[in-house]
Amino acid sequence: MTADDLRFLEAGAARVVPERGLADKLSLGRPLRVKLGLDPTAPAVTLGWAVVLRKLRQFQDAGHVAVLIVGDFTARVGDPSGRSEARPRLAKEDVDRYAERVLDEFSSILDLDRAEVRRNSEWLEPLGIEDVLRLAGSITVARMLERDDFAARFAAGRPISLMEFCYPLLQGYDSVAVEADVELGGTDQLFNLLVGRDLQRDHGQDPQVALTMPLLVGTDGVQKMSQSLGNYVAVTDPPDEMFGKLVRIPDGSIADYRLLTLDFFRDPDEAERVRQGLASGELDPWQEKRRMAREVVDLYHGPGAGAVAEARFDELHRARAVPRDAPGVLVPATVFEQDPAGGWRLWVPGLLEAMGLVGSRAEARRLLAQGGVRVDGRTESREALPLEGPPPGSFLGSIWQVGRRRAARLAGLRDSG
RNA sequence: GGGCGGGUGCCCGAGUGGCCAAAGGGAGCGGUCUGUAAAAUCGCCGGCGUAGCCUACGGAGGUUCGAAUCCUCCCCCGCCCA
Repeated sequence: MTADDLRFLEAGAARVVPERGLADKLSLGRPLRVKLGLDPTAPAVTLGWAVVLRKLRQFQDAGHVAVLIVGDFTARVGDPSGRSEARPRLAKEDVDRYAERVLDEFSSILDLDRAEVRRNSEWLEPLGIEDVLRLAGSITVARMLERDDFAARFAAGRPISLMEFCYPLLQGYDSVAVEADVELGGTDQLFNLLVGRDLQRDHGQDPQVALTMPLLVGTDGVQKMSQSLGNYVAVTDPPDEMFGKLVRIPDGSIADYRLLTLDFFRDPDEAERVRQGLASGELDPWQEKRRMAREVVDLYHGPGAGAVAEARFDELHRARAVPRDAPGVLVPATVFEQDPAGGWRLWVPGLLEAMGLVGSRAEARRLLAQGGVRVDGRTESREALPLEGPPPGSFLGSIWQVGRRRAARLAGLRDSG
């Protein structure tokens, strides 16, 4: 029973530190407090984020306590990590709003009723400088520089602020404050999770077990999935979009996607079977990719949603059907113009811009010249189109497509102003 | 505090008075092909109603017919020394 529990809870994990730690914690025979920090500055929950949320859900299902930490204090201070650009500091209300939204999206994965949600301002705000310095005393600079991204940036001569050094400390102190038994995170969080162990030890607590999950690669198949890189799938993406994005990942990522979005909490062996099948050529990558996409859509939109999305996908992209249900847009009358003879013309770049299909009219003109614009399924390269009678005339209801993924329907005229 | 080197378009990076809307690469976008994968290949990649004009090389001034390039001040970053 405990052995099964352990295998279940460690399924898919990248690292468990210390290796035997989780088994020891489980043998305590009480519900464990499993900590997960959430980033209240991110507007959407991605499939990458979902990985660690699913893992937390597994702990919940096994009877343990999910402790979610809203990093409201840290978000307000502003974290200049990453690209060395100082992240905007957020006002209290903004953080609260974001956090609420994010938590709302979590509810499709976690059982929030059984979770403990805490804000770290609760214990970080009262800290005095003396406390902070004492915390800082627990870690050496050399130790900090062991962290991958610090080491890399230092070597590359890129700036690292002292405040960034404080982040792991504050995050680690969260573990002390909530007396975490286990902390979850992506592999990029390992260092921070380990700092938590050190601080807990300094505070006379039994150090938490750090359990990291592999990072889900983005839809580009190269970089980690992140919102700032735009290579993500959000758990709230509508079925068609979700299917389309998933089916666009490189073949080499199929098994990883299976494991981290579906299999580790359902049937951990399935991903491995697929990996081997693909490697040996027994399985067809295209079919496997579609199956994965279908299953993920089912997971987030209900059984059967995947099949519907798949059918629509085939219709639109294989049969090249015109997307009749593209969002309707009202356009200003100024995209139509009257020539001296009294005839009307449609000014295409203006229209495409008004419909939000292009970023600028100059872009529209380039795309027209390159054959990237279709009207009701036919490629159009003219910048002005004649029409019979007053606008919008026969263009009412016309479907405009730019490239393969952008489309809109001309729903009518809007009063300019 | 002192010395040195830097800040160029989404990113990296060339450019040291006009030929610079700014080389090259990456990312991105469009076409062909295809499985909205990979590979290949062609093209685009600041804005403006189609013309030249505007905006742009950390910021503000200045020199010049002309400045990403020269000068002054300021801001920012890195390295070394303290």
